[in-house]
Amino acid sequence: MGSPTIIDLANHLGISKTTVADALRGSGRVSEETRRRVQEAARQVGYVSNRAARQLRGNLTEAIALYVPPSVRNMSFYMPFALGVADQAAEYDYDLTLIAQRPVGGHAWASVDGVIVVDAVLADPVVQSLIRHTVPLVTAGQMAGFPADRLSGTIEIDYTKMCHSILDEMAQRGVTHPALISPQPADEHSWSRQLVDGYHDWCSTRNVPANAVTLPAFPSTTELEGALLGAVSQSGTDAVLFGWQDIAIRAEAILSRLGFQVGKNLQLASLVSSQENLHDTYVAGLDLRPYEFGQAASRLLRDVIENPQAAISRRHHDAKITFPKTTAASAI
Amino acid sequence: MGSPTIIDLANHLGISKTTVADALRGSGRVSEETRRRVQEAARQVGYVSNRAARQLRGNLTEAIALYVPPSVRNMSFYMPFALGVADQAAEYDYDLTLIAQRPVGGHAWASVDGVIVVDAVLADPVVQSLIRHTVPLVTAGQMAGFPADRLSGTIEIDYTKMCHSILDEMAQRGVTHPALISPQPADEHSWSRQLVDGYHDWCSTRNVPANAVTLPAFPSTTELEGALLGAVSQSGTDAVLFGWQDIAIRAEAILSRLGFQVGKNLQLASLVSSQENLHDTYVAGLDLRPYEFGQAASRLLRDVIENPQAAISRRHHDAKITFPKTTAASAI
DNA sequence: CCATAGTGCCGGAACCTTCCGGCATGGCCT
DNA sequence: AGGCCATGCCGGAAGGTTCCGGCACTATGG
Repeated sequence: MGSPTIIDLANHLGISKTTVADALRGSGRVSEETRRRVQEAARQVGYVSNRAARQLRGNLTEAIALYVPPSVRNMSFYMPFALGVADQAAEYDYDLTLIAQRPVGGHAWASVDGVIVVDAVLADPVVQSLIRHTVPLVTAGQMAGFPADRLSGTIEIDYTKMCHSILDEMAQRGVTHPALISPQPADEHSWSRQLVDGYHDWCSTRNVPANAVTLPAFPSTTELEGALLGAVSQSGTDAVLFGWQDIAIRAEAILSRLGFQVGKNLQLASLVSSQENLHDTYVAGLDLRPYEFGQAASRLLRDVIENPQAAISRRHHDAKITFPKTTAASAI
Repeated sequence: MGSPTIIDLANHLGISKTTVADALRGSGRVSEETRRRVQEAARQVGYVSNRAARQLRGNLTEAIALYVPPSVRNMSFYMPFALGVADQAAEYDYDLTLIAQRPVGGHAWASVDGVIVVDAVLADPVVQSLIRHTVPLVTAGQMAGFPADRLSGTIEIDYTKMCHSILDEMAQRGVTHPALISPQPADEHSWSRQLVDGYHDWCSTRNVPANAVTLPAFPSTTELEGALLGAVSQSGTDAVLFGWQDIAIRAEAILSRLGFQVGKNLQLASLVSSQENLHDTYVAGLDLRPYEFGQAASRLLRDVIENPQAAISRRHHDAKITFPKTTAASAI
């Protein structure tokens, strides 16, 4: 027996199933009176329209999928991103399914209305397999070499702009010679490279000597210390911008061990996946707002699904700058 | 005209849809010869069985859902956990859908075969709403006060055992007086409390004075420094165990600033969501293996779905201990 | 008073799969 | 030869929804 159907409702009210359906979804011609009665009855018995039947009939799935590549698995950025996607999708009555490494039932992603791929590389077999399908596909974060005819939209963070914003902001606070410490770019899509470009760009417009160092993504404390010493040894260096949040926090401790007064004679700033992760340190944050990023990606995909034949749509997501111990904060 | 159906296949082969269906899913009676022909043809045209139709007919959804409460959003633990769930679910041909804060279509989670709730508290409105539904429900991580009749299974990390294991291991390496620094337990399910219990338990069996400090989850550097000084000031303290990974890494730097030789006269260890996150520090890790945890939770739910009337099943997930700079590592 | 349009409601088909019962055919046993 | 079973295949119904076309009835305009 299971949950009540539209037919149960119709029998109960002594009207036809068509009328019930029309009343509930606002289609067809139904008198206001009948509509009210039907809606009331539906609420009473807790009627919920059978999803599978709707899908079967309508030939759509009311679901989107998200692919997070395994390589970025344990970065804290992606969970809030995913939840942002899910929450926004729910707003549109879409479910979010997480794409696994191996296809479900031999061919999982045939059964969604669209796919979001975040920070993946083209070589990823899952990405390859997604490309071969025909559902609308949106990437979050840059993905070099993506075949244009299979891409429906992109949303990314404008690292150049972001870099300029935070460095300008720091300059206004007295910084003259910021250094950059960033992770070695692992693959072709890497934001790390864009960050470095943005930094050099800023340095040249400001006519300041560039001082950029790269490090392995997971440096030992000795390595980190070495890089820090290298960066601050350059004459005049009065600030360091970091590419990852956890490194920045470690650096704060190391630098104060080395005698620097972080926040006073040395300013620190870092990309962060959430302001909270900076704890209560003296590090300025460039909050990437992953949750909102996810929401925006979800909106983009939705727009693409609604309007499939439109041109590829490119959007940007804005980070948010926060300085510690002051109320100064501005969105770029 | 979308993708080919079983009927297209039947027409094409000049046989009945029933035979095609039987051939593909191994039911009914079909000659080996026919089965081969059908399978070959299916592969040729890229036939994929319509999910909605299967669901409608079979009254099941082939999907499970995961709820990650927003409060833990930006801990790096949960993404690998979720991916573990998804990958394992895929193994069983289940999709994983991420539960949003707000119900999809007014009543999302009616359309899954089971739900995993991870580290949530009973008071969470989404949890409340999930409880009201009748799908099998499994919790990962302890959830106090959960109505037993609505719970189908639990999998959690045995913090007491884990605590003993790592402390024993450290003791074998010469540690005699370990201190504990853990986050203030935020809610009733908190692993943090279990960790403290495990620690005290170990201390009393070993007859060692307990030396446990709690800190806010996101302490400032000053707070952290204060706590560290407090902990190591106790006479004989030669090791510190931490409840969160990022704190441990910060602490390493702070402690060496304070003149301690981490890894030599002071040992550090920490719970981590992944070994990788410890970078290459001198901190020993208690890797919670979130990906494998997710897989195990997925397996548990699957077992529960297959066997609904069984008694509540309780399982444990094992962490893995790793010491830096040595090859010594053992699973507990 | 007839033609026309509008309103409120309804039956039936379609979406694609699974599954139950049934129908030939052919072989075996007695 | 007659009964029985196994084999290979098939038709039809069901599952819950949406949507097209249609029917009866009322109101309006000429």
